[in-house]
Amino acid sequence: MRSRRLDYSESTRSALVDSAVELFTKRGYAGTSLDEVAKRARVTKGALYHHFSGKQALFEAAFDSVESLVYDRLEKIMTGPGTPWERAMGALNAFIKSCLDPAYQRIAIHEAPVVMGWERWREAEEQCSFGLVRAGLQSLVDAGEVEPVPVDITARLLFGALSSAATEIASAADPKKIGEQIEDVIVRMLLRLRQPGEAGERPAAS
Amino acid sequence: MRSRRLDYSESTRSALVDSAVELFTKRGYAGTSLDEVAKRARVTKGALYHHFSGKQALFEAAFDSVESLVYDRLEKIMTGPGTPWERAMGALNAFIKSCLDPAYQRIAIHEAPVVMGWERWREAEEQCSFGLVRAGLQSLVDAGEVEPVPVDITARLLFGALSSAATEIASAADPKKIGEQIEDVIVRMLLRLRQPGEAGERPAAS
DNA sequence: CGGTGAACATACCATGGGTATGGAGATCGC
DNA sequence: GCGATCTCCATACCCATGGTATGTTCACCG
Repeated sequence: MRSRRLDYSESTRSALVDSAVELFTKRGYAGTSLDEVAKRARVTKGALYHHFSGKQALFEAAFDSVESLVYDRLEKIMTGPGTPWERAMGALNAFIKSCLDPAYQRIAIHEAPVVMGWERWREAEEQCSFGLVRAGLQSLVDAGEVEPVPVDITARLLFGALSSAATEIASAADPKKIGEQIEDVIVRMLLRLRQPGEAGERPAAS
Repeated sequence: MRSRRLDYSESTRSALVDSAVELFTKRGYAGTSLDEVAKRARVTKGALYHHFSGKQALFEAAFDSVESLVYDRLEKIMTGPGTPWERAMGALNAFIKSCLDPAYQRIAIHEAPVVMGWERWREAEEQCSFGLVRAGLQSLVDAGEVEPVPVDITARLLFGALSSAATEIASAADPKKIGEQIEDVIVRMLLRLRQPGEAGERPAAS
């Protein structure tokens, strides 16, 4: 087999991260050995420890990898065209779709708080997908689209509900159908919070 | 007559479970060694493996232990006096209070899905606290207190939101205050679902 | 009262995270 | 153009820990 050492370091690193994402998704953090991760990336544990300080650091790299995918998608929608309401609905839909990705679900939602520790996970999420959920809710309140709920707490509850729903969706017999049902329930919940455009917005139904 | 030996055995087992609950809560599943659990219970690993088939089984015993405490509390409220709405509000309050228990939070809510596997966790929760949340919501719908939302999905979302809120509460500087705020947001959410007593109920504000 | 099995203790094994060391090739100073 | 140095990675090893295999005590039963 062609010596991996001739390739660039960066390629090795990303190969390790990709391998980690795959195995962590399939067998979980505890069930994945570093030798296995290295082997799948066609290197040895020595290379792994050259790029990462340990198993936890590797996990965090995998976390960043899957998280950034979702973040980019949501960020594009949130800064895109449309009213705050429309963008929020679009982002909601995109988030639920993202939750169908097993990697995002297992790594970012389920195992990350346990592996990284809740404190650190929260810190990371604050600037990732949760941050966007929260920002979206904030913009709805600012625009006068919904009643002035306590944004911090409501966002936390909403994110928790969505994360929980994620697993429900993914493990359902018909994920797409359940996903639509969940989206429907959430939207209806949000609609109850909606108030007639006091801020001059037209409450156009999306 | 009940053998004295059986008493000792049972006592040893519960000591192991108590020890496990304590250590799993403090250092998590991965960070707790079986030798440590055994040592704290003043036995050796041999005794542990006599009573439990392995680390996972021990964890599940710890899970049952903390879960049953919460279940008993909620179950008493749900089958107690008052209107469905009052009982639901009481149970909601009790659940949030239960989430302040670090053992319940870390073992039953956070680590259990990862350690036991989500499938098995869901199965267990179905007949525990989640089952009661769901039953409570169902009774509200049946009594015509709230609009006929899809109970299954809404319960899942609600439980997810509450579980997520649990950590938020416990790690807050002022858990009691945050807990009240969260309860307030949830109650207001539920109030929006409420409809005037079509089923002959008087919508008495609790 | 000898046998049997439950309730442990002790000694051991194997896996896997982490470390220490070595070496091949690129790069840089001169 | 050539040794020094550094990056990048391989190899060999350590050791903590989950799990197992076996030994030992003691209550109970026939």
